[in-house]
Amino acid sequence: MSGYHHGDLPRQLLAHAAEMAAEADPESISLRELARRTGVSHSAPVHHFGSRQGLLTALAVEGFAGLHEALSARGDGLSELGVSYVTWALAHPGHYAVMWRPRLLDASDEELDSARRRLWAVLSAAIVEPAPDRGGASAEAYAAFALVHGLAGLWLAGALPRPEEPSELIRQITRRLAGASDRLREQPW
Amino acid sequence: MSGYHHGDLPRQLLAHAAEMAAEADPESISLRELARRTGVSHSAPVHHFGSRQGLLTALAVEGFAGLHEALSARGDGLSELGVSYVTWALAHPGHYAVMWRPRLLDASDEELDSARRRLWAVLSAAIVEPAPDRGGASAEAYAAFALVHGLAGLWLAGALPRPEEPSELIRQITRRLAGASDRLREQPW
DNA sequence: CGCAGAACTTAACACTGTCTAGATAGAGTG
DNA sequence: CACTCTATCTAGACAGTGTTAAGTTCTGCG
Repeated sequence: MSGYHHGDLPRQLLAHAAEMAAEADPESISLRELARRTGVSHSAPVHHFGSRQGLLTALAVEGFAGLHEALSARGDGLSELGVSYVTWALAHPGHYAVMWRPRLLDASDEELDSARRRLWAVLSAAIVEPAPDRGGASAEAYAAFALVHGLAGLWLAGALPRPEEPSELIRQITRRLAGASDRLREQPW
Repeated sequence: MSGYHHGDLPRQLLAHAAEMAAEADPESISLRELARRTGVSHSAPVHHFGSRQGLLTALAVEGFAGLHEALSARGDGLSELGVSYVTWALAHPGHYAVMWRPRLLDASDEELDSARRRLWAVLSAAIVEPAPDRGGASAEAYAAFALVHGLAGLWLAGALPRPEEPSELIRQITRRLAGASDRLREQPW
């Protein structure tokens, strides 16, 4: 307990950063406040992450990996995938708030790129597969992604009231869009 | 041209603020940089808007009014309303980026409240009307709003590639969701 | 043991938002 | 026309921020 060589400072910093982003916006993450919460000097965070942007990028990488893990487990239809997506976002507001805002992130970061790619693979496979007709596939993909992202964003921003147990509502919402596609697969719901 | 009594400083400040928010994020709006661009002292903006939050709130009010005007003109079906919604958002990125983020705004501002209410009235009328069956109405409303907001947000954030003329793609996307509702009204598309 | 390098601290810089006090100009009143 | 009143804007100061540079402390490896 010497002050130097903390052990796993990066992980602790990321955890506190996620907390701070969850409390308000990701822009409210202050490196100095973060250092204060973690009990280190104000420049310890920049030593590990290079800059504020680096910290946010690391947060996004963690987020992409977590969401990828949450989604790749389940494979029961597009609408259920949407439910899992939104549920994860609501459970990890600090991470999610940063993931789809590339202007906040370091575009040259390779970890970010590959983590995002891995998530993309799961999403696009689930979206394109049940709607294999060409032409409509792109619009279908945009619509599905926009729906879940918009729902998560509105709730996380506090722009819409959210029930304390939203999963059933999420299911109804995603089925509005995915119903047609899921039915194409002759999969009963 | 004396420096004092500029004339319509508030309007100019809002215009430049919208520019700055459009260039990056609304969080990148700096009152001092804004003052520099407008050619006034660093505390002129706070005199007019009270604080940074007040400036963003005024920007949101302007945005709600503009979007309200853009939407209340047209009444040809839910999917076309969605097209107009997203088109307006893409044309006014600085305003839109601030409108649905109440944490950035002054919740006690009455102008904000009424401007938002006016837009809500137009939106909910258009969404609820074509889907009058109870129970599904709420999910339908969430889905429609989430779809257009998510689409606008993803494009504005730069998270998804956007064609230079996106209106036809927007139309295809909104029809994915609104098709069923519009068809309920026996309205051909 | 000793030393190379990683982990962390301290100090400084320019920048930010906000507060206070002061200067200026235009409008309304006598 | 003179005079005050008030809104508009400026100037200065303060604490807080991200970043950079230099210094300190520890760990592990030869």
